[in-house]
Amino acid sequence: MLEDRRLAVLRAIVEDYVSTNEPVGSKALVERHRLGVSSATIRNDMAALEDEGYIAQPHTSAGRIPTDLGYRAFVDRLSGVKPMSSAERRAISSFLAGAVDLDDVMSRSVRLLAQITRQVALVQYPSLVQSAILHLEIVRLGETRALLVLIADTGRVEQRVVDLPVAVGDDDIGRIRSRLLSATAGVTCSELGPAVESVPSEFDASLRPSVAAIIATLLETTLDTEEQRIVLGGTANLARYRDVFSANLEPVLEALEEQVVLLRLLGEVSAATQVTVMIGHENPVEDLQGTSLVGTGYGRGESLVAGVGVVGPTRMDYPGAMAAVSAVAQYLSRILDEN
Amino acid sequence: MLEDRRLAVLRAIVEDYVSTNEPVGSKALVERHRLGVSSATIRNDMAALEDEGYIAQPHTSAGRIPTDLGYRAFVDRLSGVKPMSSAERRAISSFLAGAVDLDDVMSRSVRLLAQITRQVALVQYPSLVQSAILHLEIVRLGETRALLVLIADTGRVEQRVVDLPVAVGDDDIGRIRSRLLSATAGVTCSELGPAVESVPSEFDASLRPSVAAIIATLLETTLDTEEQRIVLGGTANLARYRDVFSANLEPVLEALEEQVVLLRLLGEVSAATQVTVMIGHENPVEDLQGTSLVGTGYGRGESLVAGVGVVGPTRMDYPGAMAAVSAVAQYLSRILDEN
DNA sequence: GCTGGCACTCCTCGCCCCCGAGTGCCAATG
DNA sequence: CATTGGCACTCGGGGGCGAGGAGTGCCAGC
Repeated sequence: MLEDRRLAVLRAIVEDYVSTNEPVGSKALVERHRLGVSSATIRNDMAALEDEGYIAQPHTSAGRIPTDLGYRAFVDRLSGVKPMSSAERRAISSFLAGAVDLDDVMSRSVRLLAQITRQVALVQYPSLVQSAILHLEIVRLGETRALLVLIADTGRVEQRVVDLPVAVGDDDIGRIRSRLLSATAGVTCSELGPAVESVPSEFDASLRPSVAAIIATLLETTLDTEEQRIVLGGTANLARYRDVFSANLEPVLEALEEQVVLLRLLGEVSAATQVTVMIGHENPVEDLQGTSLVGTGYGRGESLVAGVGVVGPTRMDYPGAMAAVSAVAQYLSRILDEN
Repeated sequence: MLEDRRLAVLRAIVEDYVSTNEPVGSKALVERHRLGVSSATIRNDMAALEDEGYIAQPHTSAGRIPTDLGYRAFVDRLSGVKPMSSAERRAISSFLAGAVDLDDVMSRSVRLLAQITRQVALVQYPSLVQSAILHLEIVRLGETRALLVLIADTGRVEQRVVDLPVAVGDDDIGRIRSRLLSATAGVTCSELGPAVESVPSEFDASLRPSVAAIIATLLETTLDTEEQRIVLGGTANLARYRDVFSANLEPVLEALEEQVVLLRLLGEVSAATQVTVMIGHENPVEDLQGTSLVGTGYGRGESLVAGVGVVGPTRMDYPGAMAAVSAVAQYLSRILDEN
């Protein structure tokens, strides 16, 4: 009973603080929530919660604000995922359905998520490593240059310029193309190496270096450290929390411009189908330890191919963000399934 | 002589204000620049400059700051383009040379430009309308779905999913593909319509709707309002000018997230090879009228295919920004020429 | 264990006043 | 007539001060 009430108090503090952005005091708490006890009792509970590290005072004689640990407890034990209204779900669905290609799906998703959550949104392109090759194209750009275009079954299209060691004619390019096509069609990118290994040896010695160069580029394109792409949107929303980031919006914006950083972020949360939350200092990126990350993985059926999430101040509407992230991830998964 | 000195004073005010971000007074001016006259004289000149609208005082008993008109005069009449050091040019060149494809060129350029100017950088993809088709690919995704991939001679690769009205077999797709390929190879996108007009009629009645659907998508992809893409970078740099944008960083960030807005911006400056500057209120986008835009067009030889530029506070190092924008545009043009 | 009461803390806000940078004007000068 | 030194004036910024008030911790009583 006592424990229950303490948790209820913590929840109330988190909710009030998130909505008002002001330290919440015992009196206001008693007024806004039907806790059934006096403010003095709440004060005792608050003192206990503070001892346990869930809340803190910015200064004596101010109300309490949740600590990272407090938010953590709130997320883990107090908040269900707020279900989205069916109208919202329909809006998401119809907005994403209008997309004309994968790029469009990604950019629509990120805009949508940013708009719903009013936070910064991240959406990762489906990983090539997890995809199979649907088609390969080699287009001759000149005597010694060709453009390699790779189309994955997730709808992803990657291009790469290949510098050929010797001049290669149009018909030779055609032969290389159809041979590579047959060798790779349907092959998962991660297993590409063995699948094409023996291909150069099938060609004349004079063509072999060129074929090898093309294959090298192909493998490079599907290398897992290189191939990841993340789109970002809604950075304007950060500016609305100037108070939180006080003077230093800059490092946060800078961190968000680094692909590597974004990958690290989404890497942490995209391994599971359930929504994962990283709060404040739990965040692996130093410059973002004043922010929280709500994210999850998405993919076709059981295999997750990428992540999606939002970044915002620790003072965030977690249930809402979790619901939105989860919904968008579901729709992304569905779209991938349809292909 | 008198006129000359007044202009020198204006230049000094602009330079000092840009570097210190503080209203500049007559005394400081006399100390920092060898103007050869007393502060009282400068005061007279300043009063005249103020009458003419080139400078203003934030409040009585403060120094002067340049107005938009003042910056305009500075840019038009007082500042040459600051030449970049050869080390800088080499840095740019080597940084861009490492790019593996057009996407990479674009993202490297925007990062580079943002870094050099310490402003927000914009780089537009080469316009499809101005490009010729190098290759077309149609990949079957399912009974009634195909992926259309368009490769332009600028290195641009665009993809689009086509929903086919009826099921089409693999070999039919192949036939459509090779016919479209021959009809479009080398054709400029803007002239695509006439080039493919008669193609559907060459096919059986059963295939005709599908061919028409593919062609419709192709034309849609190259529609000039749809096909433009702009990449943005260095938004973190905006946060460093919090003082300028005082409370309202948000609308600026929001405006910069809108493709349409960015297109309008670059559209204004990308029509010429020389660098164009739009200062403050000259800016066509309302939310950006507190900012300046420095931009130019780039392209192959004489035909400009896209724009590049930076956005920053009106209090900006114009000579430096102009030099950087111009240099990056030149390198982009050169890279396009090489293809 | 809960409650009302109470003393205490300390932040916030408004107020005032001083300081000084910077100005405009004026009379003198070459 | 442009330039200059001198001078009075303006006004924003910052520091100090004090009242107000929200919120706390503690205690004694139930």
